Amino acid sequence: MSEFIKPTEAELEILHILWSNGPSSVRFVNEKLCENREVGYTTSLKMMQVMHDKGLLSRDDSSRSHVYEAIYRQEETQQKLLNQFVNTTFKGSAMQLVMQALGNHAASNDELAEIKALIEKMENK
Amino acid sequence: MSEFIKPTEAELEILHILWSNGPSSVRFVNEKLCENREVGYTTSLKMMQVMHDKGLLSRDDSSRSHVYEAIYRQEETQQKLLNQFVNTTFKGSAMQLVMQALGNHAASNDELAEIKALIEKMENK
DNA sequence: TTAAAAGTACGAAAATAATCGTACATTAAT
DNA sequence: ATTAATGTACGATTATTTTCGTACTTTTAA
Repeated sequence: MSEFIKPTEAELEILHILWSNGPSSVRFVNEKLCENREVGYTTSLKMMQVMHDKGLLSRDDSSRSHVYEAIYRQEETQQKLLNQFVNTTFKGSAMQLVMQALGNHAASNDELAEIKALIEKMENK
Repeated sequence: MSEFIKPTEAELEILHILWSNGPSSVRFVNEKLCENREVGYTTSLKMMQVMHDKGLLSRDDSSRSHVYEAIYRQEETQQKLLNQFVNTTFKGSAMQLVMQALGNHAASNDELAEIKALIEKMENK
């Protein structure tokens, strides 16, 4: 039973950068982070070192500038965070969450059709 | 612009108890918490005092045993937490969240029908 | 009427998360 | 060859969250 290591909010920001851009150096990640807010270089470095220790990132240190990569896929991580969120905030009622999410975010007809298709598929099994 | 005070996970547990049971004493909340895990009485007390300071709970201290109550309604709080969660974990894509939530939690036909009804209503406007 | 029980107040410790400074090593440019 | 630039390592600090001990007060029951 491999234990799910819940990334913190700051760690999640780094994961998003790695998921979008693939394996990256600390320098690159730090620059991306700085597009939103001031982050010291060594802060990003330490952060990623901690994430490596936690088993969230793998590291290629064959060249001087180490290259980090997310170990777990985006969908997998989001799924687990979603489960936790449903449990803590919605007491396990995923349907309640879906209704609220649907009701409060504008959706295009295409998107709605997509959801309807998914529902049909679920009904037929 | 009233600022949203994000309750922590432990605070959320207390909020759920107050939402379900209405205004309650520290003793009552502590006993509910202890149904899941060991929590010292003064821990619950301090927690609720902090939440009162933060503006999450109101307090009636007219009798010796103070009675606390959630200031914000459950739906309102869940909505705001959901928005934050969508932004941090799903980069703002509520549809992606809905699809994942639907795809990974079993739903009864009644529930699916309910969602379909909501979608129809959204399409017609 | 006094001792136990039940309550609040509040400082502080423990745990976790986030930030950064400083030391030191390697590479690149002058 | 020196110096500036760029990199890692890592201890320490700050902030936040969670937990609890101790002091003190009020109520209740023996």
